[in-house]
Amino acid sequence: MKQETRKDEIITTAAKLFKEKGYSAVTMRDLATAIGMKAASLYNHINSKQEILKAIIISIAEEFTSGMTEIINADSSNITKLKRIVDLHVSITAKNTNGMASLNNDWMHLEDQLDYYLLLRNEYEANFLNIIKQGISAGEIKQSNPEVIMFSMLSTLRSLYLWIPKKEDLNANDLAKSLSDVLIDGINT
Amino acid sequence: MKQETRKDEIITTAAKLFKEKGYSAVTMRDLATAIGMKAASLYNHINSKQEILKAIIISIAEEFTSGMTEIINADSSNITKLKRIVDLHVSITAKNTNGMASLNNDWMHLEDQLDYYLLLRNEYEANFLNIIKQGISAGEIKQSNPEVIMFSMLSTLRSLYLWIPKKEDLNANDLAKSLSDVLIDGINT
DNA sequence: TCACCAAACTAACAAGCGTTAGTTTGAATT
DNA sequence: AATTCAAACTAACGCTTGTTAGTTTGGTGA
Repeated sequence: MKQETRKDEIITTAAKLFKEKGYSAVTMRDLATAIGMKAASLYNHINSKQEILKAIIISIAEEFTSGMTEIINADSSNITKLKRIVDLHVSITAKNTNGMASLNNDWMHLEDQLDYYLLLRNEYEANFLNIIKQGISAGEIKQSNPEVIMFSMLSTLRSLYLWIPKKEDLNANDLAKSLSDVLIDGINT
Repeated sequence: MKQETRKDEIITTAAKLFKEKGYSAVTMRDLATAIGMKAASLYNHINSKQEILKAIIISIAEEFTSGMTEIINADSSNITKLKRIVDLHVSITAKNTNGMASLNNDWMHLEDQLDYYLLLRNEYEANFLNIIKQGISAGEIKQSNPEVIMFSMLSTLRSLYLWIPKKEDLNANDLAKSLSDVLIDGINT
């Protein structure tokens, strides 16, 4: 029953502009013009520019946290868990590419919520790393530096927001499958 | 015989600040304070804020272009070429992590040099993709989507600037080796 | 028909922006 | 001791920033 409100439109449009130029380079006048109103009118719907950034980033960060919680509690192999992490990133990013850009590039401009964001991110990375380490112990994953593995996977997954929009032909499932192949099985014949 | 001039110090310090907050969020007063002078004094050494950004980004972009030219002209297997691309990224990034952050995150704020930057980047990616495609044709590389492979490698390599500074213990050669292993051979046992 | 109110508007604010003009300083050269 | 000059300074500029105050508008329910 929830419909697209004006506030939602402001946040969605802001995310698009933040993706193109970054939070600091987008002015409230830019945002208002993109929507078709005057800057002062935005304040009938939102309290501050900062609140918009928070609305974009925190909800996505929490989505990642709850997704990760499901994965670590599942009874599956560590390789399967990694593949589910790939799915998680693909599906969240496909749903909101512009928001993912802000999460990746503008998190440092969070004010009140910065510590909370960093907490969620650190927990996420610790869980990710644990899965890799357990996979190595269990002999499912090649004996190599677990941090290099996580770094490599996470870098790719965090860049998805740049890539998904230009490859609309590829649907989310196919993309997740290709990515898992490349990230987990490597490219060597 | 070339020594660190004041101009170099401004550019180096700017790169560090740009990495932390992005080009738009760093003011000339921030930059001056970080160096220990007043904002107006910066203009004894540089002509504009924009000129600083250009000095940071364009020189690195040209380094990548010349590195890539060497690689594609070499008489080696495509897998070897990919490994040399990994080396290229690791060595350029290790030499100037802050500059790499600007190149990755602030290129869109280039004004006069934006088209030139995009030209170099497009050529670079086209060359990269060609190596992968030739590797697949030659049977050196697994039959899979070449763009997914490039995307995955390039995402990781572009994120190195975030990672190298926290892993000083790992030297550039070891890092390049680990990365090549993970990116090319995969993680599966 | 009229009162109401969300949501637009105009106008303006103080603060901060990149940059310029003109001045002072202090070390090196004559 | 006097001259020079790069490189710092102070002061200020015109403009843009996020935001607030107060007003107008146009549709909805009584």
